Amino acid sequence: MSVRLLLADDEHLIRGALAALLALEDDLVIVAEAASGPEALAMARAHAPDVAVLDLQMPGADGVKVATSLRSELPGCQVLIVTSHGRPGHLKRALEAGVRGFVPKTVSAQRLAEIIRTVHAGNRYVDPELAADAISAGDSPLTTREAEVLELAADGAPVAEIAQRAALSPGTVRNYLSSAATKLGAENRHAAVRLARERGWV
Amino acid sequence: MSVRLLLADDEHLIRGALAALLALEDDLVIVAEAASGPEALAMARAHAPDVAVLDLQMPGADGVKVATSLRSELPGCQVLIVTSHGRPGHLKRALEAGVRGFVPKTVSAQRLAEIIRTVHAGNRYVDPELAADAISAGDSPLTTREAEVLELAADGAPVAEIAQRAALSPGTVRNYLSSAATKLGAENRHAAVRLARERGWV
DNA sequence: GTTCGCGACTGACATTTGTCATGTGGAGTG
DNA sequence: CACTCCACATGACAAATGTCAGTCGCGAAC
Repeated sequence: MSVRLLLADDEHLIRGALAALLALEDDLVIVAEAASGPEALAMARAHAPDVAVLDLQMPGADGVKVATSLRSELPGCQVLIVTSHGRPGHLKRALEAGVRGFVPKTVSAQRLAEIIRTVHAGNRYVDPELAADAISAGDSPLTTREAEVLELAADGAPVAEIAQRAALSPGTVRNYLSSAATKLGAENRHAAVRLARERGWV
Repeated sequence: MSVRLLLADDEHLIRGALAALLALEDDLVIVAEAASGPEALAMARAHAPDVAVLDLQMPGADGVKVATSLRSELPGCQVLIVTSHGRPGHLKRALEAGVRGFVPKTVSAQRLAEIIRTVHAGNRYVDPELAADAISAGDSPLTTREAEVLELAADGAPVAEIAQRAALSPGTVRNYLSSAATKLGAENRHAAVRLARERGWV
């Protein structure tokens, strides 16, 4: 009884290589491949795989978004997320989206195959190191608005512009920015943006 | 007569998968693998490969830095850079460092194998799309100091700190930042940093 | 060999920020 | 009901930042 897989990653080289390696395992069979979020969704609908192995960063819709859609459309399909940059916040979001596994690309193919089986069996698997990071990073201390404003500040826009886009008074924006920076222990809002990004809080 | 390869990528999964795929080609043989810049250098010294396939982003020293060192230490070893995010400026830097090939990870393994042979034969290969981007992005309009200061400003440090680290007066720093922002068409230095990053000018 | 353009560099000034004190009203909890 | 937390707002002051006008030295152009 083999496990039917969907493989999604925008990097052809990696997807192909991965497909080849996983195909070597007798009990794993790749039924579909995709290079973007929407494509992954379409492929999943068409082939109803047992396990979907998704890259976190893909054009169109990221792995977590795809996982959310899959959850409702194909409840029988388990999702395993693979990523290069393991930001703590992403792991949390992924878990909330019903993802069953979360691993960095630093694991070996052998190990990945085992994890696919684990996930297929209905168990969860989260990389221990990422889990430790996520726990030590904790939850985001930012309130909804703070995070919202911080996000608008992400591309270096001046306060006035942020205020307009958020339909807030400039003073309020400054306050949110200031309190967000304080909570994150950052010197200024730009450093705060960086930190929040690193921790996956934006 | 087979081509002896060094494979360097910090993502074990990808490196392993790639190794397996390239090993399928009769004329390619992987003599060494590395997971970081320094390790790649050490491996190259120990095994003197014909072609070094390097990931652009690696811990320790990036692909371009490794290529530079390799150039002088092992002139017979051709360098091929593989990358996920093809920023125009990186291509330029890579070429200046004597790299013979530059491809995105979106190519297929089959294609990569061909490119490895091309590079081994002494020819150059640059992905056409990346080349087009690099040409359309053009050269950096920033002067040496402007780029230098902009880089120091990258993590959101206040002007005073940048001034110290660059051994400049705060006023001068502000001017460089200001002129850099103007040249890049940015509202402020933070947006400028983002733009310069995107174009690979920092 | 003077003129011109340009990059390195500086200080002064106006604007944009970060910070703080303070206030209102609503939602949730004990 | 009192208490707390959050969203939202204002005004004022200090610090950081952006902008400008201008100096100096150097290599290229004429």
